[in-house]
Amino acid sequence: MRHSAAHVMAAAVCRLFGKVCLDIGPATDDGFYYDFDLEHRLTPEDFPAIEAEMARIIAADLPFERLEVSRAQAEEMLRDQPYKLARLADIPADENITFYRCGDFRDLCRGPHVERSSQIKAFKLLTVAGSYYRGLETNPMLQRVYGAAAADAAALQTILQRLEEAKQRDHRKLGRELDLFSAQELVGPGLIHWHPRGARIRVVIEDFWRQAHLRGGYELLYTPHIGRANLWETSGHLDFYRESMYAAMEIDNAAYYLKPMNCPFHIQVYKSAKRSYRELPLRWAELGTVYRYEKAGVLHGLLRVRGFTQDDAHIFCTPGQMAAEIKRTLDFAMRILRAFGFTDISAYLATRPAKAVGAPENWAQATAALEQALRELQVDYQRDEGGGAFYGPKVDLKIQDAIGRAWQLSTVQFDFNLPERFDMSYIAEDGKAHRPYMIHRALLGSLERFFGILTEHYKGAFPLWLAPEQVRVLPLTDQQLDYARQVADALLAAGARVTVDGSAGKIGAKIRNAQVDKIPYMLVAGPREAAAGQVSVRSRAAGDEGACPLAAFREKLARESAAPEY
RNA sequence: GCCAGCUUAGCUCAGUUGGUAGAGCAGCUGAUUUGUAAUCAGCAGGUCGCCGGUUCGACCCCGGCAGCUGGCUCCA
Repeated sequence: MRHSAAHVMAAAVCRLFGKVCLDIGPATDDGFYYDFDLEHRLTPEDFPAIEAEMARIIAADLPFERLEVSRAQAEEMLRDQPYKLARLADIPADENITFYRCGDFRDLCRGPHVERSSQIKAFKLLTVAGSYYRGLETNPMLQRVYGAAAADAAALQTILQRLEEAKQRDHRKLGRELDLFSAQELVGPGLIHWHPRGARIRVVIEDFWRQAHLRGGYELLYTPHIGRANLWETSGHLDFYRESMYAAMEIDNAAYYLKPMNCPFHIQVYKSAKRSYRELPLRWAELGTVYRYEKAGVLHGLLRVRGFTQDDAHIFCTPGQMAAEIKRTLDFAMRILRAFGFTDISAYLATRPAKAVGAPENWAQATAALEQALRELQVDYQRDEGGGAFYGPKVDLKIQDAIGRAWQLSTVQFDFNLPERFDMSYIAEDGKAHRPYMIHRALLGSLERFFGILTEHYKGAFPLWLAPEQVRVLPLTDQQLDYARQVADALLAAGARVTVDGSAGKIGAKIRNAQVDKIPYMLVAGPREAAAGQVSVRSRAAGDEGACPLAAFREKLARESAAPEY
C-alpha cells in the first residue's frame, strides 16, 4: 500500500509538473518516498496541490495493473526516462520485466501493489530533500519527496504524533529551553558550549564514569590535544584520515595537528617503558577531547559535532587474555548503559572486510571471542559480514530510547594495525618480545552525543541523580525567604543541587516555573513549615506529597539521588 | 561537500505589493506578599544574519557569503 502511494504521488507530480524523470519510489517504515528529476524546484508549498491530485487519483478508484513486457518493449516505453532505462539495464536477463499501470501512469516496477488506488486510505506528504542518484556523491542530485501512509486515518495520526513527539523531545529544543548547551556562530559550527546546567549533568556523568572505571580495573590517563606530524604519520592518520583532520599548526619549524583520536597518545604511554606480560592487561581510559573536520552539512546538534570528548579506553593484553577482556568489556559496557536507563540493548558484530590488515587467523580468533562473549552475555546480535574496519573486527552496542528509536553508543574494536605500526611489544614468559593485542573501546561514545541522546530519552526530565537542579525551594512570601535559604543551605551542605526561588510571584507561578524547568523536587516553605522546621514536598511527577521535617526530606533526597548500582 | 528551504528583540513569532518595525514570553523597575502550573502596571530591548548591487529610498528586489533546518553522501 505504501509503495502504491509512492506510485500515486509520482503520478500526481507528473500530471502537475509536466516532464518528470523518475527514478525510484520505495516504501519506508512509515510511508514512502519517490526520487524525481524535474525543472520545477519542489517545496512544501507544492504539497497541497500534489496531495489534492493524489486524492483525486485515489477517489477515482483506479486499478493497478501488472504488465509483463519484453526488454525491447520496456526500452521503448522508457525511451524518455534515462534513470529508468539505467534501472532496466540492471535487471538480470532471466528476470521478468514488469510495469505497473494505474490510470495514465505506468512505472517499471517489480511490485506488488494494492489492487485499486482506493486501498490507499490515509497519507500525507512530509518533506522534500535532495538525494544523489543511486546514492553516489558524484551523481546528479534528484528531488526526493517523503510521505507517510497508513491503513486508516487513526494509524496515520499515530505516525504523525510520533513525529511530533520526537520533535518535542529534540535535544536542540530542550537544550535551549532548559539552558543546557549551545553552539555559537562566532566560535564556529559543531563546537559545543556546555552551559552551567548542562555542565552540572556532565560533571555527574563524568564522576560516575571515573568511579566506575577505577572500580572496573582501569587506570585514567590525560594526554595532549596536539601532536607532531611524525606521530600521525606513524599512526597512519595523515594517510587515511587527513580529510577529517584540522590543518597543521606550524610551531618551531614543526607541524602539529589537533588530535582526531586518542590512541596514538595511549600507545606512547605504553611505549614509555619496557612492558612485561606480568603487568598485562593494561586498561587505560581517558575522557579525551578530539577534533574532527566533519562536512558542514552533516553537523547536527550534539549528535554530530566537530569537537567532542570521547570516553575512550585502550586495552593492551596478551592473546591469551583477549577473550576474557572482551567479555569483561562488553559486560562493563552494558552495566554502564543500564545505569543510565537504557535497558534495551542489542549488538552488531562486524567482521573482516575484503581489504584488511592483520593475519586471518588473528581475525578469526578475535571475531570468535567477540561472538562468544555476546552469546555468554545473552545479547541479541546481528552479524555485519565484512563490515569491520580494515584494522580489526568490532562489536557495536545499540540501545533503544524511551520512544523506541535505536542509537549506537558503545563500540569495542580490535586493532591489528597500530601495534604493528608503532612496533609495540611486551616481554613474555619465553623472554622474547611479543606483539600485544590492542582493543579500542568507547562506552558512551562521546559525551556530547551521549548527552543529546540522554536528553531526548528523558525528554529533559532527568532522573534525580542526574538533574542539574534537584530541588528548588519556593518561599510562599518574602517573609519565608530567610527560612527558604536556611533550607537550601542545609541541603547544599548535604551535597544536593538546590536553589531558592526569590521572585515576587505567587506560589502558583513559582511552581509553574519549576515544573517547566523540570525540577524533580519543589519545596514549598510557608509560615506553617517555617514554624515547624518542615518543608512541603512537591514532586515533578507526582505533585503535592505533603509536609515533612527538613531532616527527613534530606535523608529521602540522599537516598534517592545516589548514583545507580551497575 | 551536494540539493532545497529558512534567518525580524534573549526565546516563539507577526509585519511591510520598496517609504528604516510589532506582539507574547523572558529581562528590568514599581506595586502586590500571595498555600501547589502564569498578579498587575510601567520601562527597556532590534544597524530586520553579514557584505555588495539596483533604487530618490531596501527588512522587502538581485548577487555573494555565513549560520541553521530537512535529506543525500560521509562517519577510523
